[in-house]
Amino acid sequence: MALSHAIMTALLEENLSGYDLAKKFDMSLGFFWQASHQQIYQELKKMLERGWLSSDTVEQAGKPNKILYALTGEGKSALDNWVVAETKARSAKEDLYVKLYNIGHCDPEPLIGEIADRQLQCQRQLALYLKIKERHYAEPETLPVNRKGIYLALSAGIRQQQMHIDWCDEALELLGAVA
Amino acid sequence: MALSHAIMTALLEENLSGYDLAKKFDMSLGFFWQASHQQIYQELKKMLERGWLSSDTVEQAGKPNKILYALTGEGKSALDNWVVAETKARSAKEDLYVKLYNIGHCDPEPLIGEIADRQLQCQRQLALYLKIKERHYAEPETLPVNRKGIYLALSAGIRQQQMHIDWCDEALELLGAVA
DNA sequence: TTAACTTATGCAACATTTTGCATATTTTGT
DNA sequence: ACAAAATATGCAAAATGTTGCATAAGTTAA
Repeated sequence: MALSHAIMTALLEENLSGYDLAKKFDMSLGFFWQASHQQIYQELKKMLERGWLSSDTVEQAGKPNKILYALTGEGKSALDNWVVAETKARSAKEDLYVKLYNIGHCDPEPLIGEIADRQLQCQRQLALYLKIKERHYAEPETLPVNRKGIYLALSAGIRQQQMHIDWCDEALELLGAVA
Repeated sequence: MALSHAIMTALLEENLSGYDLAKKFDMSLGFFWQASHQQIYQELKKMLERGWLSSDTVEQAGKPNKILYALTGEGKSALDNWVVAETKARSAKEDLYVKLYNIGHCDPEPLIGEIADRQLQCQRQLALYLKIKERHYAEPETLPVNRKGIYLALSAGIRQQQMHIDWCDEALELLGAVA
């Protein structure tokens, strides 16, 4: 299990529709776990069958109806079990590093370009994270426990981006892209 | 495509059997792309059909026969195309960060324990990487291009581990696991 | 009024990955 | 002589994830 647990985590504090979840997975939670709306709708259906969620169709004025999902007691138990269980560290699966092994065997220019692009993306993402930190998590020690958890995830994101930006610097310099 | 390209990358410098590849994916290349032997054997078969690899059965004294695979011209072209093409950045899919969102809603102790364990694992992995760096990549600027690529992958691994260790420090302190 | 966009849900086909098992030979330790 | 471990390859089923398509209602702006 995996996506199901991320969905239940999102439902801890509020009930959401598939559409809401898809949006949430495009930010915040989605910084660390991406999922398409197709995947989410499919998973929601399975979770209903398993009894982990309950659903409630809500008619909306001025918008199509939506189906709100809520975590059941059974779902909460399954979630707790997962949180407590050991997670085997996932393989990184970073294409870029595998590509680097090829650099003596093909034209290095496109690869250098890709590293430069990647650095820009990271810088943008980092700026976003830093803004969120500044606004909502400026003083982590004073936060309630649940917000501390979210702050730590954010902090990991910040460190991750910063590290990658630094690595790109090293790579571009070593590969001669910087004079 | 993905695993197939990692396999072809491994075959750039030497011909290998499925078993050899499985071992290689447990170290070096496998630091950035993990694959089980089942997956590798299946993929090798597909790649043979596609014409990306050629195979040669080798009888061995004192060991079961093995099938050595070699990259074909067609395979090399496919690999070159992949290296040059843009890779969309993969989602991180880090369970640990998703779990953190749950920390206000369940017993935090097991999670703190998992972070501490993770830190130890990272420290071990870091020590290994540093040893490899010291032995084979002490002076990156003087390396030939293809070794520079491998060095950069290693450097990314080192930075990754170091970053994660630092983050674990922050997390353990904020969650009160350190007095 | 018509096109483009947002909200909202879903199917089907395909690709990828994981898990568990099955087989066989040879080497090494007891 | 026997058990365990390493070498070597593979199938089948299930879980997961991606891609492309389909549908529908309501909103906004030219």
